[in-house]
Amino acid sequence: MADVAQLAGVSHQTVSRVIHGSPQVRPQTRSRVVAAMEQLDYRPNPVARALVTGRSMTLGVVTFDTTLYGPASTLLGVERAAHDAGYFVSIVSVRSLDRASVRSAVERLRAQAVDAIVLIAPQSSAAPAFEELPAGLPVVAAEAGAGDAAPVVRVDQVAGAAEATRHLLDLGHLTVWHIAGPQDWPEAEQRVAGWRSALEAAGADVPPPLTGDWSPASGYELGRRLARREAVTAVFAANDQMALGLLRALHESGRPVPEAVSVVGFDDIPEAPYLLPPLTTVHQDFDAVGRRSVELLLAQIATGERPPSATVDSRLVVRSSTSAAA
Amino acid sequence: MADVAQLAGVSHQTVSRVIHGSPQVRPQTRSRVVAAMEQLDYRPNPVARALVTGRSMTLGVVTFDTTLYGPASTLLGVERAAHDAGYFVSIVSVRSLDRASVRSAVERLRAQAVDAIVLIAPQSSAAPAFEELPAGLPVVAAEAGAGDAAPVVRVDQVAGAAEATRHLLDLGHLTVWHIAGPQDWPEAEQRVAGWRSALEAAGADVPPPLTGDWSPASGYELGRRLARREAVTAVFAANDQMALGLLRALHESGRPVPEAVSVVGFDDIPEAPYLLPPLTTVHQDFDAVGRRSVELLLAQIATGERPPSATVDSRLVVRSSTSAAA
DNA sequence: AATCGCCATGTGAGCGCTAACATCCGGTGC
DNA sequence: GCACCGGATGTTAGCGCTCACATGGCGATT
Repeated sequence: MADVAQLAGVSHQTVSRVIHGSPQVRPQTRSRVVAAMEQLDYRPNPVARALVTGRSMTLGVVTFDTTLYGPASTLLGVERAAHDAGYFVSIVSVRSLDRASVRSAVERLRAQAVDAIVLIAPQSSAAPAFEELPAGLPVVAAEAGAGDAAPVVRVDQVAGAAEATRHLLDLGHLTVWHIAGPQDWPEAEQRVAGWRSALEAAGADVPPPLTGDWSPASGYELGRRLARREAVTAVFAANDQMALGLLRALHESGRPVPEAVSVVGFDDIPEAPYLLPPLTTVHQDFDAVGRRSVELLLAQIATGERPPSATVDSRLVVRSSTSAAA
Repeated sequence: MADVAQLAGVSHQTVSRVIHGSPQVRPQTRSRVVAAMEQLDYRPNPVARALVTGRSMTLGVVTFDTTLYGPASTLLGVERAAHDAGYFVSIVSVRSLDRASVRSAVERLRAQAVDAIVLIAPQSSAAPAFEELPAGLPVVAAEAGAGDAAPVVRVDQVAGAAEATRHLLDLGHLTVWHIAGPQDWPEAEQRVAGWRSALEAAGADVPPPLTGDWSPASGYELGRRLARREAVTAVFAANDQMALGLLRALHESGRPVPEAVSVVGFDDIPEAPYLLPPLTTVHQDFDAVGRRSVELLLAQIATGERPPSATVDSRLVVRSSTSAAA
């Protein structure tokens, strides 16, 4: 920077002003400085800047398993939004969402002097960690059931599940069975709640939900049980992976989908349109969750006030795994 | 730091020595300093350290689409390995792998003062960008066909494809058809090469490969074409997603898998064991690719020498989509 | 013509840390 | 008893930048 200043015949402060686009610089001076910067291939040192400003222009992301479609997409949304806002993104992945892991991940990020943190923590086991977040550091929980400790951005699971259930009811099915996700996942609970409320609103029976673990294997296992019951004509699976296993179980049991049994999933993974049959499912806009999270964080950085939680809409995508009841 | 020094009755330099575990500190002094650090909840400022050392302890990752299983898993592997080595991970995602995008992503990371970069760039269009990487900054290309501009870490696609093809040949199929990935993906080309060499080594006919775009839709499309040909009894799809579409096309065409046609995929996505039928496929250890990439980078940082490229083994996983020829 | 005020620029300090060198101390050798 | 040594500690000088304030020049105001 000193070299640039010298070459342009100005002080280092003027160079700094040019970098920041300050209006207090004569165009002529500015162009001289710009020329000097180019000639020397000068680029400002962000580390030095961060040292003095105390802001690193970096957002931290704590993520669980970036291999899962949801977290991976959310991460991507966060990165894009951060990028557009001129922020860098630093990630720390944790192997499990227990309190200690989340806490140490946050500590790591804090040590790295990030300006704000997005927690992608879709498990209630992470909730205790939210209670002990460092004060003063803006945090948003994405896809999480965070209690009230931090603002949350999430897809409206209840509405999505209710819409899926209503869709099946509208097709003439007397009731809808549910393969739920693990109980320590708020998303799973909210989907159960949406399913139950739609059933109750329609005056339909509420069969006991079966609980899986999100995996195709569990969907398959529970699907075999459901396939044995003749009365089952409509099933709402809490995610597409379990729906995948369910589809297989129904197929093997000689109960064609959608002729004998209608199936709705949740997530709309990229494979969903190509399953056998193409899966009717609830689309979640994870990218929007990521973007929205960043918006909240930037607002908090700007105003210092804790932003309210936000909800992103879900949308039922009807394909071929559902049809009218016999 | 000054506060800690004062509280412990030493100089800031001694505090620094304690932080670095220098042996030049008396145990008694050390414990006094440690106590002071705890009492004040002191944590070193990494930004200040980076400013003076010139090293940020951060690895940059340029990634294409973190939603895809391969890149997402590789990213995870990188993060874990970096974490274990005490490095932070900063990511920049690019919307497309053209030269300009990759270049600007690298610039961004460089501006952020990362110590090294992993490029997850599985497309040949990224290759030109490799030629103009800043000198002196350690770079490793993961899953890439980078020419010779940077060390590459990748799964041995050729061997994997050959193994898949041999598996089908060994089952008695006269030849094996291939649904290839897009031509500008080195991985796709290498899989074609492996498939071709296995066929030639066995003296089998080499049918013209069909080219898809990795998507289930393209696998479905090409699958419908293959289903019409009675002679087709074995197909090797260049990835599991296309295999998924292929499975659907064969099913709809009344050609049962594996009875009429055997299918092998590539990648071993988490859904593979739960497709109908469970998919025989080539497993890629993306996590290992990520870890290996970090190892090479750390070696380069330590020694200053450019490390050699590395290859990670693939492994055929036989499930139920393949069986002996009729 | 003297005063004011504003725009353009410069100066100095310091962010929190590390590297290099300086200093102090008790113990050793002769 | 004195020079000498090496381990433990302190001192000083930046790293590259921004912030707060100081300065100087010139047109507008009276």
